[in-house]
Amino acid sequence: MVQFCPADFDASFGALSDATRRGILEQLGRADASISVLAETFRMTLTGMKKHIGVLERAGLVRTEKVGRVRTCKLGRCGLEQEAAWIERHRQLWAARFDQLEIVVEEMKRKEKADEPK
Amino acid sequence: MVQFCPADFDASFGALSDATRRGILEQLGRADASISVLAETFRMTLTGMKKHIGVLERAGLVRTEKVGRVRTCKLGRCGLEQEAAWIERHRQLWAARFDQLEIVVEEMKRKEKADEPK
DNA sequence: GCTATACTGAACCACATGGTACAGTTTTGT
DNA sequence: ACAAAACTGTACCATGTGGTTCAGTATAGC
Repeated sequence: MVQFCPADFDASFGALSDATRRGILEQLGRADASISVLAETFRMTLTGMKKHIGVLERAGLVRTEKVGRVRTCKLGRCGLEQEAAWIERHRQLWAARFDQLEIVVEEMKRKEKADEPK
Repeated sequence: MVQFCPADFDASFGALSDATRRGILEQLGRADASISVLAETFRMTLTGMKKHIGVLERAGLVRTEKVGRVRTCKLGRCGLEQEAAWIERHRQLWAARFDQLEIVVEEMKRKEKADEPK
């Protein structure tokens, strides 16, 4: 069950930072597709689409297979799990920081009340 | 409770695609810091660090406040929630696709078995 | 065998990125 | 008043990005 997913965050987050590429992932989530179909869907040259697929492939988010003259693109094997984990870990840091902040705010309120004239 | 977080995925995923910036977030998760402290930590000029902070700020992941000559950087208000949601949604698409794949594999195995000579 | 399809590779373009240096400006401390 | 600290802005550089065109190559269908 151990999968070999190096999780290059530079590559994967970089790949996700483009709307077209997020669209491609969405598309491939519904059905596999060839380069030409994707190029047509996103109104782009074959060469342009090929580059996007290259970026997604290097990030491990998409894998492709060429049969005859058609290269079929599918979702990658181990997509987004490590990325989700990274984000989740940091959301916890975030939350912790704001809990601290709330304590400070609480302190300030108490102090304010204590300073209030009767 | 409604927070105004436009969630520009281009900006936020783009910001996360750099190791230095992920490091800055990690750092700010532990404690607020000034530009100069961050610059020193990541062995970089003030100008360079200022740019990274600019990127993180535009992505809404960091907010800063200048008091006197010191600009203090903190984690942003609504960090990573929408990004986590996007990824989670797509992890489900991923899973669905592989369930389908498993069905196909299942079919193939049954067919193979049926074609087996007695 | 010929033609259309589907991709591939190279070259180019405008612009963004990650970094630098250097010359300010505003505050702080003495 | 002056110097040092902490930023800010501009300019520069090499490289990467998102796209294009154009000229191939390989395969499919007649």
